[in-house]
Amino acid sequence: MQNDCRNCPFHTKDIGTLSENGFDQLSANHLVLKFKKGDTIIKQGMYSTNVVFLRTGLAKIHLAGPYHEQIVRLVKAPTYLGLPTTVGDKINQYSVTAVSDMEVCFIDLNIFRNLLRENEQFSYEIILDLCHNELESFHRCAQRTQKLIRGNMADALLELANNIFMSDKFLLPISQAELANLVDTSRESISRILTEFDKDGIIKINGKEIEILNKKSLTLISLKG
Amino acid sequence: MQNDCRNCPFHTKDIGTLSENGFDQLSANHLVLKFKKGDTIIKQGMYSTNVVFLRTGLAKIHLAGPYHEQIVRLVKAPTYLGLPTTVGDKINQYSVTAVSDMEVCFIDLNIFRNLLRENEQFSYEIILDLCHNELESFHRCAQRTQKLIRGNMADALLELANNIFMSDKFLLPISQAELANLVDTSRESISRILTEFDKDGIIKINGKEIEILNKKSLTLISLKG
DNA sequence: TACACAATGTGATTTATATCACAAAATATT
DNA sequence: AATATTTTGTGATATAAATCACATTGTGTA
Repeated sequence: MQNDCRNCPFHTKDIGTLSENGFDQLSANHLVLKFKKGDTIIKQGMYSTNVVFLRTGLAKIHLAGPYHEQIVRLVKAPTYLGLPTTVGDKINQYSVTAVSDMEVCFIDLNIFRNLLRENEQFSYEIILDLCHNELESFHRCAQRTQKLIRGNMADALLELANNIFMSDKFLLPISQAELANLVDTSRESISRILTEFDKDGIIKINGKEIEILNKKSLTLISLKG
Repeated sequence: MQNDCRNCPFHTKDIGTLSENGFDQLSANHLVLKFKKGDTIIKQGMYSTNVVFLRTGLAKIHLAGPYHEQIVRLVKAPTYLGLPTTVGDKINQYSVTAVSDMEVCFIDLNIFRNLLRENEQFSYEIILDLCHNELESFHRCAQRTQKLIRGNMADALLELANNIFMSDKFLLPISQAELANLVDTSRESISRILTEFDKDGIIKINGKEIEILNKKSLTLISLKG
């Protein structure tokens, strides 16, 4: 047994609903692996029979668009990485790449299905989580397509500060080129807007470090473009 | 008992996995309602404790964006309409409006939860469905933002022909203004592109009727812009 | 049938942002 | 440390598509 999942400090709350037997199954049938920044965790187009769970670290979910790779979102631990891609198809429909060093659990899909089958509350929590994701997708869709780039850029910075790093000062975890594929714009526009925000005193840039000085302004830009 | 759900011809396959008891619960605790084209089935911001299932007809899922209503997708029966919006929050996070006359089942949320709790296979089918939706959102996100409007327009027409009406000849179910909010463009661009497609012999327009004459061209436009 | 209102077609103009081009910094590699 | 490679900053230019403006057609209704 690799680890006893009962004692794992990297839970999402759904795990807490497992039965004793469920915990035993999970403990006996998962693999904890370390990845380095830049490593591929899940590769679009590859066959996979594991549900992937991110214990620690930061990852990007991305997939091939018609012209370039599209980053769908950045996600931080603890979270599932490969639920839809594994549970639905066996062929991964998207890629997941490590944005920081990280630890990941691989859980055999059959075991995971068993857990779902034998643990109603667990199953329900997963449903809640998936519903939540779908709602988020809807909102993102409406926001991204209607806003100007400045607005989407403001969103991205606020998301990083509020939901990823929980701090108004952070190191940009991805390059401007990647940021462009997340915000749906060009690399050049990202650069220009960052300098502009800096000049306007909304943020302070110091190499890769970004500090949000005026969150109100940024929020306003997010709302009004 | 309104209907015996065992005999309902408008199932999705998940329903087939219910136990006898599950069928009895569902049969006793749902309401079948008729709606007319244009009626609101689910209203963003309203409180709701029902899971909504579309038996017959066509609906649009939409929500408020920063500048205008965003249509996220058109859906046709049979399908759930209000899973994420009800199961997650009690406040609806999006609206659903009838695009054709339709019949809808309202299922009490507590009953639905019971069904999930007591029917593992049913629960698993729902999870599969939600995973599938998430994957679709990812792909849509990559496609919509990277393609030119002609490409997105081609997609919309192909979607209507292949997945909604199952025919290359159909009546546009929504106005050009609504189409614009689905394809992420302006009403005028929709009009221009439709005429252009018609002039190029790719489609034939006859009032609200559209016939796809050259699906290959349309597919090519969808891929290459 | 007539009237009002909504939906559509189409030209002219404006605009946000992509693209191109290249210099400057930063980072990695030998 | 020196060189190569990637990343970033910024001006000039091009362009897809929005917006504006208005005519036309379609649809519902009094």
